[in-house]
Amino acid sequence: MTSAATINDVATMAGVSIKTVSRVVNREPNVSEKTRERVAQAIAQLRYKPSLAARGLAGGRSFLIGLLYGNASDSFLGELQRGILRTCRERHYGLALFPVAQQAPDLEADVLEWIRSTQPDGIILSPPLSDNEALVDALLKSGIKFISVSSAGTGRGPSVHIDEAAAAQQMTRHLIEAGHRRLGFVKGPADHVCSCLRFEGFCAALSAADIPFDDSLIACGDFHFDSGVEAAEQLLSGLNRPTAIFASNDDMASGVMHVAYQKGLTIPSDLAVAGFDDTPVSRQLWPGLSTVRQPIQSIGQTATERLLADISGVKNENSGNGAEPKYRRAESEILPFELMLRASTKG
Amino acid sequence: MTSAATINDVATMAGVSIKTVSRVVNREPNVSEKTRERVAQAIAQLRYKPSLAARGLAGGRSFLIGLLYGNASDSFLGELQRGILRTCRERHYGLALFPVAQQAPDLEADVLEWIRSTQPDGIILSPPLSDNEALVDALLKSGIKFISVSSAGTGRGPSVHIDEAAAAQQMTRHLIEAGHRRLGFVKGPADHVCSCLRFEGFCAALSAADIPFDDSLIACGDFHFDSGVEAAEQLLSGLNRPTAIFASNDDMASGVMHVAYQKGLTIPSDLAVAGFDDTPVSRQLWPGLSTVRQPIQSIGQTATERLLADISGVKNENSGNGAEPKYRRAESEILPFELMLRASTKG
DNA sequence: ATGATTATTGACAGCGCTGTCAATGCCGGT
DNA sequence: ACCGGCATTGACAGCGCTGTCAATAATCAT
Repeated sequence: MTSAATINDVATMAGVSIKTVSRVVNREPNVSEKTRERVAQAIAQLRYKPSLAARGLAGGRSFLIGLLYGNASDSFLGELQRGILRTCRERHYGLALFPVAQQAPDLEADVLEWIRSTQPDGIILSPPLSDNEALVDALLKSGIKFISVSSAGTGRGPSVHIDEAAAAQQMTRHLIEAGHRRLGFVKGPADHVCSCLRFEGFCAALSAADIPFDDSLIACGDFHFDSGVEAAEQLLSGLNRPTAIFASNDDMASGVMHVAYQKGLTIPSDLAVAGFDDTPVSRQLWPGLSTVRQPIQSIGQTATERLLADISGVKNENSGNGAEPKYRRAESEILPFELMLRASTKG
Repeated sequence: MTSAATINDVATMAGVSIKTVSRVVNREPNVSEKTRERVAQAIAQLRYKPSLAARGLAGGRSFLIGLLYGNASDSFLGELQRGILRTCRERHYGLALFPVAQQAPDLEADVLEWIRSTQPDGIILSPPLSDNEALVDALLKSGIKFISVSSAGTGRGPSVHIDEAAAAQQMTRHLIEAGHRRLGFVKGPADHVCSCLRFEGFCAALSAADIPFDDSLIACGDFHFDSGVEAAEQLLSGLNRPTAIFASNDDMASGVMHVAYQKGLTIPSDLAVAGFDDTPVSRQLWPGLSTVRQPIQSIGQTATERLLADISGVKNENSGNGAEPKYRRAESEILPFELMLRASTKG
């Protein structure tokens, strides 16, 4: 049996040189279809996996991509990692995690230091880090390739995300169509771009339905359960309480539901509740929470693919003229969302 | 300014061979104090950081530890990763993730291949992989260091976990003390050792309280929400329904609560519900779910520390006699759990 | 058919480091 | 002074892979 299949074994088996195997592994051009096929077969048969260390040493790359994240929720991170890892695995890349303390004063320095020591070939930025201008600036200046997920960020640098505003607007319209006129909204933290977009979508739906905006129906939260509780206590304490509350994420929505129960309200007949993110908890709550589903796994996958393309693009790029390297386009890719309508809004 | 200071630069600067620099970097013996000092200074001055890739290639070590996991829940993995990363970071180790398809027929081969290509210096096994005898055997035979978390596994190989049986027993006792006599139980998947232990704890508490065991009050699940729903439908459909249900994890407990609501039962007055794991959802449910909290982060941290100790232990170990290498002790460390009593059992 | 291109392939030299082993310097004992 | 023995050091050969570049095969224009 022996555990080690090296590039040599593959080359021997396929009857080619190791360099050709290397070409196949790296998807390089100029390999005939026939040869590629033969090599691919040998690779599969020997279950050959290239050694990251050797590739890194020889190629000057680390074959590592870094994932930077703050205090995002576990389910978000889990899904995201799944998506990223799927692409990483098929492209033989490794993933290096870097959880940062968002509130660290020298966040950029921390990140830069980590980049220097880990040497990832590219970086994926998860929210809210993608919204941190100083960080994005530092990254841009350092020249490292990066991409933001699930947030358009400040517009500089590429990203993969959904149309948050449209999603929020659509969910709000759903509420309005169910007959609600007094709609409460729980905002997310102000420094998240997506918080703002979700709020904008909410407002847009309101004005589209000619419902006047009522400031007393807006509360602020920080995306955590407890803040949802506080927000709901505020929104539901007045006499003229809303008949529906749209919280800008599921955790806060579950907080709203908690308070509703405490106050003896029945969901959805006394109060409809909607969330955002389709975290697992939204199914587990009673009644099931209507929410917006982002394809987080696909987002991670797509972002990784684009990042890797960007990385390998560099190689073929500098072969051309000696002109100034053109500034990388800050293209962003928008993936579709989906409304998950459950019992919490079915009134 | 140039970015890269290699071992050569350091060697030149210190006026020694690169091998000596290597010795200093690796804290190897047999370097005179004077030389060591000189080299250390050069290293500091040049801000030299050894290349992980090169060290890995040449030395067979990677300064990476691997985390193997199956379809564990995101919150579990998130917590675990946090704990592991904390230790990793301070010891300058990296973390490589390897999500495996549990049902893959050639799981061991997959894992071995991954080990070969990634070359982690040690591996952390999260449940239920730690319970997979074939896998543990393969790992044992391959000689790689590993440690299981949150599961005693099959008893071979070290592990860090809580006393699952005692925890389940204590939670059951809590239910009994609240006056319940007809206690339902939702088992986890049979191939998880911890499922069995939790069930054993439940049974032990029953017999300690002289409550006869009633097979019709036991249902089987697979740790997922839907299976909790099914189990509850089964348990709550009979005439003589239980007054309390203890599900062996939180997700299934939330399924039980769902069914209870559907049937118009009030929790906890009509039915008390308890879970296991203290996942975030247990707080968010209404009413709050009583559950058992494992210190997952600490488990991850402790496991990593022990794994690293084990790894560095090897180097100094084989310097001794030429006798047979003694079989590594399968020491396991038991961390304390905590009962989180919330409203779902407060009758 | 012939030379000119272009596509395909392989030989070879490292990447930065560590393991091995031989070389050197230094100690005490006689 | 001479020798064994140990502490210290360096020369050298890779680790498994990629980049470079030259060699060969295939294709095209004339």
